[in-house]
Amino acid sequence: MKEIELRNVKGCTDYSPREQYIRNYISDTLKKVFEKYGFKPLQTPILCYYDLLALKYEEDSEILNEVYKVTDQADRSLALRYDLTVPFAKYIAINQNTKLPFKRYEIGEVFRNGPVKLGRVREFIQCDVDSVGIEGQLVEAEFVALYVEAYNNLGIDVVIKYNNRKFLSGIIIEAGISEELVTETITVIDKFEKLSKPELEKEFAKVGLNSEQMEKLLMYLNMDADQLINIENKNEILAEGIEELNTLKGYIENLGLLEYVQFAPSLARGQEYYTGTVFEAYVKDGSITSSIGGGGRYDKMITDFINNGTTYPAVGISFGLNVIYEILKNREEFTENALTDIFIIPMGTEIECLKIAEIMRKAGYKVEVEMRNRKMKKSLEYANEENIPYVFILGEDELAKQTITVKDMKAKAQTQISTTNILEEFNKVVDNSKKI
RNA sequence: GUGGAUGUAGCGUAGUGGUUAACGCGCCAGUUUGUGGCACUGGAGACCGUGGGUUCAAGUCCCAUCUUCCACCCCA
Repeated sequence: MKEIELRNVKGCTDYSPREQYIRNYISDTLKKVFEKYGFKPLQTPILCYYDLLALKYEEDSEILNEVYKVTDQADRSLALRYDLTVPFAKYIAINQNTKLPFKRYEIGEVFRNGPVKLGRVREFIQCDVDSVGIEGQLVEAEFVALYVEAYNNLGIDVVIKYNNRKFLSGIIIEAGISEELVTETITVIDKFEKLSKPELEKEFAKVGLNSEQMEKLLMYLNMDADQLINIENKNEILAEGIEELNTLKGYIENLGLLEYVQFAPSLARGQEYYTGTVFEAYVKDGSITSSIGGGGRYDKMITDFINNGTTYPAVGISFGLNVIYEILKNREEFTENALTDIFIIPMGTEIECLKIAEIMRKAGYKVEVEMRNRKMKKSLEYANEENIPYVFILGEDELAKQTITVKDMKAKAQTQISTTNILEEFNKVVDNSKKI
């Protein structure tokens, strides 16, 4: 065999059992919430035609530079998907008989050949929930409820910041900024919270705004929700945006979720395709500054993608699995928990132990059996290290008496229980140790 | 992509031109043979990222290359 250096491709990671356990916990928790809200699982291929991914973007756009291109044996030009939204749109396009509204979720790997840094890798998991076919703010309100419940189930206190792209476009026009500069201006507005005022003005100047325009814009950005309603002589798009913001706020209030949300007039999100409400979720205590989830309404993207005359209004949000992992990983419940419930040590009684293991497994316990005939000391050390709470020991003595020794590792206590009704007896032991 | 830093046992580090490269954690074995966390004793493990160069002598200096990390850009 040729000698090669053993390492992972840049930006790709191995996840150890402990790490993957937590990651699975996160995606399992999310899945349950998604399904509770009526979203159905949809699975799409990772490998797809390059042209499909390129369809949505211009030839030399940044995102296309980050697409991994591959070829098959017939030299077809393929690519690894870089998000879950395009495959979703493709699915709708192929299955045009899909009944609307259509609600799906997908948790899967995507790939981006971009810079690697803390919290940014090249192979990562996206958790997307999308609803297509519904206009108005009801979907948005339900997504807020979903966000709150999902993060709540993960034990994370969250604040959902929201804004509206029509509102943003509206105030930009109101400030007298020309139409062509809207997108670029929004990109700068997105940095509002991060930059100081002089830095911000420098960025605005770069886009081409004069000081009068800047001032007007900043005035709007510093308003709160109540002040906005009272703006007079607003242009059509601004009026629409404010109307939507108000409707959404009303729904959120009615649902009793007002304490979880916060209107953020400078929130824009990077993606160009958002057309209405946008969301971003943050940890309440601010211990993590980057967002832990985000999304919004994109009424045009699928419509333009399919281009068959039907409109496909859509809202989607996603959860940052990686950053959620960073929040959870140091919690005691994950560092101290046992991946195995019972460890069985045979003393020349391997087959009998396997039988007992099967009984315990059928009852739902996670059971491991020592199979390398290691010394008792070694076996116990292993169980101790793995935080396995109970160890069974089966030797000739026990076998003769039709019993098994049960060791409570935490309490450092052991008893012998009968093997004829082992489940019942073991449950008694567990109950007893709980009392203490 | 541009700029800056980095690389020494599994991990974290020491070692700024001179014997056999050091320490902590981890690992393995043992402290009387069916009983864990502690302690003690012993042991294995490094072509010092890779390739070239300078020198009597290189982990140490020089060059190249790769890796990883940080900033800018962009984003999940």
